[in-house]
Amino acid sequence: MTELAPPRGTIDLLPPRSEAMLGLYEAGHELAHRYGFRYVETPSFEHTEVFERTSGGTSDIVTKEMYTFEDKGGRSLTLRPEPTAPVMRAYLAHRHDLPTPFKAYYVSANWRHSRPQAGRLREFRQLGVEVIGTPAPEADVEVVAMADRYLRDRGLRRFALHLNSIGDEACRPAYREELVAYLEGRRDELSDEHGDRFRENPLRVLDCRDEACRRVARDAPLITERLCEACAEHLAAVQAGLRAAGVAFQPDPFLVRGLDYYTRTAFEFVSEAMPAAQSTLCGGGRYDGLAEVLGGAPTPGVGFGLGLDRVLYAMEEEGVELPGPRSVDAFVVAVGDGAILAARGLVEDLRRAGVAAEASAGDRPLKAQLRMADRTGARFAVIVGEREMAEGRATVRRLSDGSQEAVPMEDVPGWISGRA
RNA sequence: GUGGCCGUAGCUCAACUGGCAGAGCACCAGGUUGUGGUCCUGGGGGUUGGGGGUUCAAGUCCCCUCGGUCACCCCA
Repeated sequence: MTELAPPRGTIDLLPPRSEAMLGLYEAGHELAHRYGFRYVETPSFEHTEVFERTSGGTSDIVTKEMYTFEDKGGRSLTLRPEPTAPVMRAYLAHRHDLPTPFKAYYVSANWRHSRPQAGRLREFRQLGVEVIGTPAPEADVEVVAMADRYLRDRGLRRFALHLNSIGDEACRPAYREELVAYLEGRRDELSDEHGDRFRENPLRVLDCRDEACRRVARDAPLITERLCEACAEHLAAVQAGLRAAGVAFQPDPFLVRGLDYYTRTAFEFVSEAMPAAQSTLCGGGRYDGLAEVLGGAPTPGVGFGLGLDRVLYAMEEEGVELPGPRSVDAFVVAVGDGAILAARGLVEDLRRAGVAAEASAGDRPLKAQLRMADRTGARFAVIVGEREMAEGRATVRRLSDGSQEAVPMEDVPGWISGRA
């Protein structure tokens, strides 16, 4: 049993859950198209430096969560722990062939070696978008609006959008100093493990759930009151745009982001239906500093990552109807060995005519075959036996009510496609 | 990576203070000769996550390990 189980933190997605996930993928493709995003794929692994440089050397991702390995040429490679840096890398490598701004989206897996729990996997699937090449607040609005639309269209209601700005190089350093000074003054109120953290990243104290941290954070200077002119205007424009777009949000001056390359806009969609530790359905923001860290020309960008495993989990928690399996229209049943080939010909005719059809192997009793037909959810069972072959007409049975009629073999595909 | 709780059939669970591993659902087959979803009858399924220990005897107690889960860290 253990040896057949998938590796820790990974899951086998099987029907019907796999089909629900497929529905999430398809909805993502459809919506991204509706918002004018273009599909991209980047490699599942990158040179390790791509993530080391962009995520920040002290970040959790780099220090303990990366799946890093050496290839046979001695290169250090890492399984993509987050998608934004690779997409930016790819953009910088090919920007002369791409439109500006470049609106990219992807549906792909990421890998992080953290301790797994429900909604927190080592291999997890994400729908993400990036608008690269424009600092305009409209881009931020577009990105946030699409994430909101995606979650709402899935039927989710119990979530909130938290929005903040974390400033930029013009105003964040001064704010950071002020915050550090403030925290130093109240250092003794924080426990050791939490108190030490602000040296690494003082902003982190603000969104900490620890009781003492929250008390200290409550009176801390707020970034939103220290933003430079440009950042303040940007934030105001994003908020105005969201209101115009009909997207409800909640200003949250305590929201910060973990990765170093974020600037200005930061946002999170948080589910109220899930345990706190896995409640972030979608996170994103602006990363105007990322391109330079990668060694490229200054290139602004904004995007989000939306956790599909968590969305599926949240849908289950909220009791929302999941995308279901698409059942076939017809299930062909062969009665007796003599009918197996006729049934085979018929099922292929149906498929050629565009009808989703299945046939049983014909090696089981009629009763069992009809049971199979029932379980596939097919609308019609097409019965082919010696009688039918003698008459040249198949028995088409409507599974919803058991009514049935004889249809000439060659007319069956047309008969069913006309009713499917 | 740190800590708590949990691990019995495919699923949900039962088995008094150690004493022969069970039920429901699901699955399969029958209920006469070609008709599913209801009903009745029967059947297959388990190294009680794995390994070691204590004991006459371990699903039950102890240790290790694997996995799940919750919290922390962090985030999707």
